[in-house]
Amino acid sequence: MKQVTIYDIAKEAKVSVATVSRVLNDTAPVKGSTRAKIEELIQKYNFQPNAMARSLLKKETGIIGVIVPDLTNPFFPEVFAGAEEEAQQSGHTFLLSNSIGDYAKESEYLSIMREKRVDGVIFLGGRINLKNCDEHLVQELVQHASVIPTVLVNGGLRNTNLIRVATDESVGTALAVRHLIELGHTEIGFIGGESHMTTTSIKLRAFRKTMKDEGLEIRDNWLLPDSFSIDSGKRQMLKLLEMEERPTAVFCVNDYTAIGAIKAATEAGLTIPTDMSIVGFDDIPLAHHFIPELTTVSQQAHELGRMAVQVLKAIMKKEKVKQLTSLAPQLIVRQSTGARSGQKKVSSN
Amino acid sequence: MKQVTIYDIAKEAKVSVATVSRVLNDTAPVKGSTRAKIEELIQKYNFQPNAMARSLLKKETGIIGVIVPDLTNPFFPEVFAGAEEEAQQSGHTFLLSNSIGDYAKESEYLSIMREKRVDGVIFLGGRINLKNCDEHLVQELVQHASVIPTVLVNGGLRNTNLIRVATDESVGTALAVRHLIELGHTEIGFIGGESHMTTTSIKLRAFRKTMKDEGLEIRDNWLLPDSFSIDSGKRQMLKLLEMEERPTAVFCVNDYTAIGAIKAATEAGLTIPTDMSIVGFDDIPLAHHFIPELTTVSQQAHELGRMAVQVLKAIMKKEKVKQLTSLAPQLIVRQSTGARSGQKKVSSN
DNA sequence: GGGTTTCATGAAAGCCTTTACATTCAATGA
DNA sequence: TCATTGAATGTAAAGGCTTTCATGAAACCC
Repeated sequence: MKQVTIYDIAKEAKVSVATVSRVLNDTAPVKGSTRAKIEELIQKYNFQPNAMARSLLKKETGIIGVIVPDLTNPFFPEVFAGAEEEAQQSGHTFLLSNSIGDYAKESEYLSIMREKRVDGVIFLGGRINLKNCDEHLVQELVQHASVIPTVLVNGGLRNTNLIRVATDESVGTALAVRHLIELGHTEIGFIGGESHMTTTSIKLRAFRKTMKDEGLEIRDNWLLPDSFSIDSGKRQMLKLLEMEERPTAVFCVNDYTAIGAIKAATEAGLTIPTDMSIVGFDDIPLAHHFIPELTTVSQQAHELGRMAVQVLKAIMKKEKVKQLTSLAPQLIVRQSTGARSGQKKVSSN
Repeated sequence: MKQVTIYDIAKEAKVSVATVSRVLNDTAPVKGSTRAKIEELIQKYNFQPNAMARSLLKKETGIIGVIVPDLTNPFFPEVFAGAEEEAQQSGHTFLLSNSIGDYAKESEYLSIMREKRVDGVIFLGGRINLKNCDEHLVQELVQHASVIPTVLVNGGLRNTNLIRVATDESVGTALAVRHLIELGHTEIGFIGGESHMTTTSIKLRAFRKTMKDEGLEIRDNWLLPDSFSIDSGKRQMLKLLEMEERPTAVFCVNDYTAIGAIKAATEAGLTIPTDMSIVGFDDIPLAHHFIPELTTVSQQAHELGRMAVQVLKAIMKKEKVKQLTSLAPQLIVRQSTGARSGQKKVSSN
């Protein structure tokens, strides 16, 4: 069934396409009777102007491209929801791609998005390496950003000045580690995160710094990066449990690994937090419902998404934007952390 | 910075745009030296042909529109991932929208997708009512489907013959309920699901039928639809716990409500499954990691997504497709269900 | 009542590709 | 040697819209 065009409408209404366009966009006065006639026909044929043709002319598509590492991790849908909320007001829609941390795919998607002339791109999730980074992708991204407004969310790139919106993960990590220390823990481990990812290296660095600042020893064999999945949390906790000496508390790079760690520890017969304290990061919706409820660092995922779109829109309007918009994380104390056993809880006031 | 066009390339290479187009699409032989020259220029300017212009001509965009009720429920990202996998092969990308079960939004998104001339639409998640349905949306959807290839995933619509891909939720529900019965339970409740949604009504009907077939009594005040969130599971479990008589087992419409139910029961001092058995639906990744691990019905979310795209592609190619592609669900027995207390477990062989 | 606005509309160019058709030129075959 | 073929390339239309410019008609002012 052939799509009806503005010409068909114009013809049947015995007016020119210009007039139809005018009622469509309400861009100039049209006589009441003419307008009525045209509107009736639009209704009749259920006519929808071809966005392709319009975009071709206006050089804007109303589409924002989003590249996400793993939609399966609840943190990202949350960010996406925030982004969507903000985008709605301006009528933007999202072209979404899951890169699963695969550089080739990220590259490919970036390319598709340029072809499709999206109005802007949001690159989510710290999948951009700080070091060891794939030079090719980086260059591509930088070059790309010079053509299409781009914002990085929770990802950074040394030596580039790409616009970013990010949680201050350093502060968040410090918050979590200090919380453990205040509970009396001195032997603390670190679990999860691919070590060449921005987010991991930021957290690891902050972890080290906080420990050092507090005068605590860092045991290298308790530093166990892996990936961001639940299973990786399990895996590394298992490793920890096999050691002769093990920490009394663990910082996990995200809630998924924290859940995995708790699961493994529980299965091994430990009670959380009595036998071991575990803190996560992100505050995914489930953190609050897991048993035990997760102590974690909230990233305000929703807000992060909103901000990303807000900043992106600003760039599109050629407004001046800060290179980095930083969101403050917040420690959420729940049930998975407790005083170091054999030691009474340090009061916090 | 003005985007470079095929004209710019042609001009600098001293050939016509047709020739450039030919090397771009490899659609006709081009002399080696000419090709080299053109390719060099494409490289130099990092030229990407404008997909908009191409689509306008070819009448296909390579975009599939996806409408999801709630991306925040882990089931949907899983489906999406499957869809993406299948779409990748044919180079399709996704325009994703979260409707949050809001009819106005669904309608709006549908409209946007038509404007954007997506090649097809996947409508996810049983948000289409069987009864009490918003006539307007239904008509719109049906009409829409006559213009753009459309597939409904886990949603049905009485009196329409829209193409569907769905888990057999009736069978799944029966599987779960029979499992409870085999464990010795005779007093079984039903929690969650908005009652005007397809998925809820299918499950509720199957629940009733199975109970009846097995000669068990259905207590209306143990039938507690609500929504699909964790909180709704909590809420309804709380209600159940306040009753004088309460069931010994509960079927939940999805894993999220099951998790909520378990949480509430646990907080109230019950032990799952000793004091109460709870079964979910979906088998989200977390089901396997929750404590206790969730007994649930697997929907093969990933496969569902793949199938949806497969069927959609078939429709696009004008191939004949079945009106309903049904996927078999599978009962996954884990830790949240057990023999009715005070009664020994019924052996299953 | 003639000049100036304002309103309502039309004609046509332009956005960037692809592609059907036309053209040129060299090689092939009888 | 001349017609035929095939390769390499060019020309121009089409795809569906927006928008500038132009025009005619009606309304306004003094």
